[in-house]
Amino acid sequence: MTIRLLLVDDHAVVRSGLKMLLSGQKDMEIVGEAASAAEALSETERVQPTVVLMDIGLPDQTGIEATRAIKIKFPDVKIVALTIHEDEEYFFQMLNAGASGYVPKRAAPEELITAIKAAAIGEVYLYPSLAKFLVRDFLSTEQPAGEKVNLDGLTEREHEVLTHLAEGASNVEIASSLVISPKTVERHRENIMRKLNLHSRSDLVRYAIRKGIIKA
Amino acid sequence: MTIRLLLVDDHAVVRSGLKMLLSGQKDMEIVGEAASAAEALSETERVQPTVVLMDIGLPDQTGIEATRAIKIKFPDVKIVALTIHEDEEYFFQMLNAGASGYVPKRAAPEELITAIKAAAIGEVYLYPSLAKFLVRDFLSTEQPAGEKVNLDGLTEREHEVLTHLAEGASNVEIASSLVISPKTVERHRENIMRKLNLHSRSDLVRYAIRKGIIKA
DNA sequence: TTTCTTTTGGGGAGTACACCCCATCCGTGC
DNA sequence: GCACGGATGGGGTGTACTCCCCAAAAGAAA
Repeated sequence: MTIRLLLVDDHAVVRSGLKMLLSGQKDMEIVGEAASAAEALSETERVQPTVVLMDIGLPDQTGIEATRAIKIKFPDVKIVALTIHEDEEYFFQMLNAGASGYVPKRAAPEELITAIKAAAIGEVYLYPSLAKFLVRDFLSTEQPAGEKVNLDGLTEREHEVLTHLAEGASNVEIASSLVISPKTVERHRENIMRKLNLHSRSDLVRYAIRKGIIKA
Repeated sequence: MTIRLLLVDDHAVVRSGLKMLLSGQKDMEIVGEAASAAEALSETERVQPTVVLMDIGLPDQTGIEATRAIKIKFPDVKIVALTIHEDEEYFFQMLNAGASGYVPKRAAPEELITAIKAAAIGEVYLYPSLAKFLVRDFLSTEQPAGEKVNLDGLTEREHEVLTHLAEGASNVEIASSLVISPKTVERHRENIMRKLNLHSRSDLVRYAIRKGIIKA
C-alpha cells in the first residue's frame, strides 16, 4: 500500500527538493502540496493523504495550528513536522497538536523517510535531539547543572574531598584516589562537616546536589 | 572521538553479530563484553565505556536492574537498550532506570548505530514503535508524566522508609517516626538496598533525588 | 619574624551502619 | 487449607563512620 503524501511548506524550493527526494520511494506518492495553513487544510480535505509533511513557519498560521485543525477534522491523517526549529517549546506544542513525528530539516533523508513510514503505520518517529526532551519530561526530574561557584568557605582540597564524599565514596576510596592517608580524608571530612554544620554523609550528598557540585 | 562500547548480552552469538556489525564503524570501538548483570557492572567500572548496549533478559538480573545499578554508580555512562521486548512496560522501566535509547533487536542496523551515536552525545533515540507509547503518556498525563507508582519494585512501607533514609534520618529516628523498632527499619533498609542494588546511604540519597522522591 | 591557614597524619572512644542469621503475625491467592 | 509475600522484631559480627585528642611542614599574611 502506497503512502499518500501532502507537502506543506511555504517555500517552493523546499517542496521541490522533497519531491525529488521522496519520488525515489516506491511506496510513497506525493498527492498534493500546500504553501499555507489554509491551503493545507483544504488540500487535506481534497486529496485525503495518509501523511502530511508539515512545516512550522507558515505565512498565515503556524504549522502547529494547522496540525491541530487537520487533526480535528481528520483524526486519521498522520502529520510529521519537518522544520528548522529544534527547541523544546515547538516540539511539545506539535505533539500536543497531534503530530506523529518530528524531524528537523537538517536530518538525514533516510530519517525523514523512516519518520513518514512510522507515521503511516500509526507509530511515532522522534528525532534524537528532541526525544531527549520528551524523556526528560517523562522522568520529570529537573536538575539543570548549577553554577560551580565555590563560596561555601571550603578550601580547594576540602571541596575536592567533598565531591568524592558526595559521590558515595568511602574514606579509604577517597584516600587512594587522592593519594593521601584515610586519616587525612577523615580530617578534611570533619572540617567540611563543621564548616557546613552537617553531620552525616547523607547530608553531604544533598548539600552537594543542591549546590550543583555533583549531579544526582 | 571514538565511542567506547560495552556489549551486554548473555548470548555469545548475539555479541559476535554485534561486533561484526559495529566493527565497520570507524568512530566506534568495542572495549568490553558482559554476559550478566554483575559482569556488566564490573566491566563498566573497568573499561569506562561511553555507551553500554544492554540486553534485558540476563541470567542473574534484568537489564533494567543492571541499568539502574550502572547509572547510579556511573551517571555519565549512556545506556542503550537492545532487546526483543517491545512492550510498554519494559520500555518505561528502562527509561526510568536511566536508558538513553531503546532499540528492538528486529530494528535495522542503521537504527542501532543512530541510537548509539545519539546516546553518545547525550541525546535519546527511541524506536518509533516505542516512541508512540511515550507520546501517548505525555498527552494523557500532560504534565506529571512518569513517577507515579513504585516502578522500582519497592513496597509501600519500603518506599516510606526510603524517604526518611534519603532525608538523612538515622535508623533510630526513622523508627521513632514510624513507631516501629529500629531493627525493623534496618530490615526494610536491607530489603531496599538489595532490591535497588545500592550499598550505602549516600547511594540511597542520590537515588531518591533522581527519582524525585525527595528534593535536594 | 611571628602568626595564621592549609594540608598532612596518628590515636582512640563510642556509635552507626551493612549484612548475615533467626522468628512471628497477617492478609492474598491458589 | 496452605503457600507466599509483606511487616514486624531479635541477635550477632565486622566494618565504617563521627568526633575528640594530638602534631608538623609549607606557605601566606601580619
